[in-house]
Amino acid sequence: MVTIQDVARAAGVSTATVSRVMNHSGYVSEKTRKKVREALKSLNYSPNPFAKGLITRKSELIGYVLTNIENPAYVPTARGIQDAAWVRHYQVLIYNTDGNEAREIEFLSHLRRIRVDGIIHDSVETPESHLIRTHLSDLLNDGVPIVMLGTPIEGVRVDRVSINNAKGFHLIVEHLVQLGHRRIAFIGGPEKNFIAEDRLKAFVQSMESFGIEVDSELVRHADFRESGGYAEAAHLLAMDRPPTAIAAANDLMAIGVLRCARDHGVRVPEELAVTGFDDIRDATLVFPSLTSVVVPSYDIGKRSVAILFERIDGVDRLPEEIFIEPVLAIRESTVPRTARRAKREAASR
Amino acid sequence: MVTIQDVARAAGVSTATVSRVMNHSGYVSEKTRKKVREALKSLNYSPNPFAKGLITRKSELIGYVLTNIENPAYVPTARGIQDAAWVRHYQVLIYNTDGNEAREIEFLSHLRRIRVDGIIHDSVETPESHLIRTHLSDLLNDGVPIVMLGTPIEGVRVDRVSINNAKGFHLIVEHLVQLGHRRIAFIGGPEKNFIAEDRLKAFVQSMESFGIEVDSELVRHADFRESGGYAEAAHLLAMDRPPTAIAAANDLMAIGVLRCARDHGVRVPEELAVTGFDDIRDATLVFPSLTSVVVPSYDIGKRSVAILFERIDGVDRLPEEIFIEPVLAIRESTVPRTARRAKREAASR
DNA sequence: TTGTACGCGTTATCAA
DNA sequence: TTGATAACGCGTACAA
Repeated sequence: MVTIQDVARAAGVSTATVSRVMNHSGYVSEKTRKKVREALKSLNYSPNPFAKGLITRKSELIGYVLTNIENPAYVPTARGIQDAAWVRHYQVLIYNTDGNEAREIEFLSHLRRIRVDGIIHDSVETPESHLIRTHLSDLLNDGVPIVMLGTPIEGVRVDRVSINNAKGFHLIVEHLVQLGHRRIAFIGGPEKNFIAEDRLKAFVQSMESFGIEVDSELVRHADFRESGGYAEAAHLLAMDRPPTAIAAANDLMAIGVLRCARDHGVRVPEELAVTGFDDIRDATLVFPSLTSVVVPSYDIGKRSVAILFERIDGVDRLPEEIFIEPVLAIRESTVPRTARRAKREAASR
Repeated sequence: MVTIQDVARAAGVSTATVSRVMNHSGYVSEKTRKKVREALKSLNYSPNPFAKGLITRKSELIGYVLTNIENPAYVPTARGIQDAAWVRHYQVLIYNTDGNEAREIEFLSHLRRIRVDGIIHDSVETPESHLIRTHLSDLLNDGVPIVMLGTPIEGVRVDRVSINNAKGFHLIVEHLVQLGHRRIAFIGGPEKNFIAEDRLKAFVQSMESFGIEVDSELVRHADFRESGGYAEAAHLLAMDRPPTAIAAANDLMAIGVLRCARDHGVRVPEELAVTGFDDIRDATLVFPSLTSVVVPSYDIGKRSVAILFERIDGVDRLPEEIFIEPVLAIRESTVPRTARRAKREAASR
């Protein structure tokens, strides 16, 4: 491998000068600069990142800790992070915890070992042990900035970007109420899960704001997965007085609800309205397409990296929390296509 | 940051001894080892990867170059790669080319700069310029092993893992023929695209093997995207003698076909059978669920890394090509649910 | 079994 | 405007 020495020799200058040309630092005469450039090119030189990192203490790497990249809700965020990072030629390391704390701890210590310049932490699980908190604190003490996306970790005060779940569910409930629904069921995530609780609270408060008391029979807990949505929908549809609408806490469960309705011969949206949350791409691919809360995940990814870079650049201010406002995408799972067309035409008149 | 010197001092030994303990190399007495272990722990030491890399010349990083991680067909592969890499505590850098050659070239030189230990190259595009080849050759000359997954690059002889498209389409055509279809349309990828051509050829040969001549009117080119599948399906369904089955070269296009059929009031599978390729998760989520060729993407990812590690470890042999045999997943888009149930029952008798 | 000292390839400081 | 050289923190050959 060609080193800076080889380039210096070829250009007939010192290594210091080559370094100056490479890093656009210090003074170099135009003539020397040209010589060096040529040597650089002809030798196809690329600086050794290890030697460089030893001095600069920057790895130009950021870590993205998430539950599982196979969950489509994460993919646009990951892509947003990658794109924003690449603007400064940073690369992103993806760590799939699968909700396993031991794994996450391994990952956090790896992140520390390899000296990432920053971390984006995005997990749906609420950790039970304090070890994760300890490791995150160690990282912070080392000066590694962290931006939180999913579940906040108790006692770790860092910048946070979060979705306004209250607003999201207000949009959902408002929409359903306008359609005449009063008996609205909710399929949430696991108990003792921060995000699940936040969305449940958001649902209940929205209902109350419309003067509807929530029937506790209609509040179900599942696992954020399609199969969980299916199972809970089956339960709800088998009730003596089944709900006329089911609001799921995420799209995957809502898709499970759709499948369950179809299997039980329940027509959507005529007999049952269904809504999701996240607006993953599948929401538009399924039939009927799913009314969902649009979370601008790609932008959230970009935004997180912007904050991370501020910290990497040494900006010093108190941790802040940014709320992202979602919007509603109305589709066939709540409003029949013909009705939507009629509505659109009425609006355009 | 604590260094090996600090640990040595704390343990009352030399840095060499600490290094020996850390790397399980050389002889260290049990007593000293214990002292060092304690110092290691109490100082919460982690070796500087830059200094280490400078010596070992290993970054413990591998690059995964693909078209776009937002395409669900890639996600399981990425996850397989990550999981297999993590077994040796390697991490994976994802590079989304978006089919843009300039971007890919930037990426390849970044990969070289940061001294990744290996590369997995997985692209649907067939590059037009020779620059990509040049960069890949540079990498190979530097001793960086490469495993190809998608489109082979002309003139770059490396290990390759590829799907047996011929087998895949044979399964599709066989299935459709058994159902009585003869007038089968094909919606492929762009012209001059390796994978698209390979799958088209696979389709044509399968058809011929069943003694069916392919009507060139029924062979369409699209872009591997849902919208492309929709548009070509619209064209096919508007023909005087429309096909009774449409085989798409990937699932996304097939899902577009399903949507188009629904919009035109064509019942699937009764009036039109539809098949995909890749078996992305959406294939089971859509309605009707999609008959598709199951490509074991996760395993392909793992397999690629296994080969990469062999090369990283210095195995010396000629480049080999591994063919992955796909299987068929029969779902509602070709066989009505009731028929499948009947069939199953008949089989179990 | 342990320690000393060199070299890995940069960047940065200081002197020229 | 340029060059010599001292770090950076580790692994390892060699000496003890």
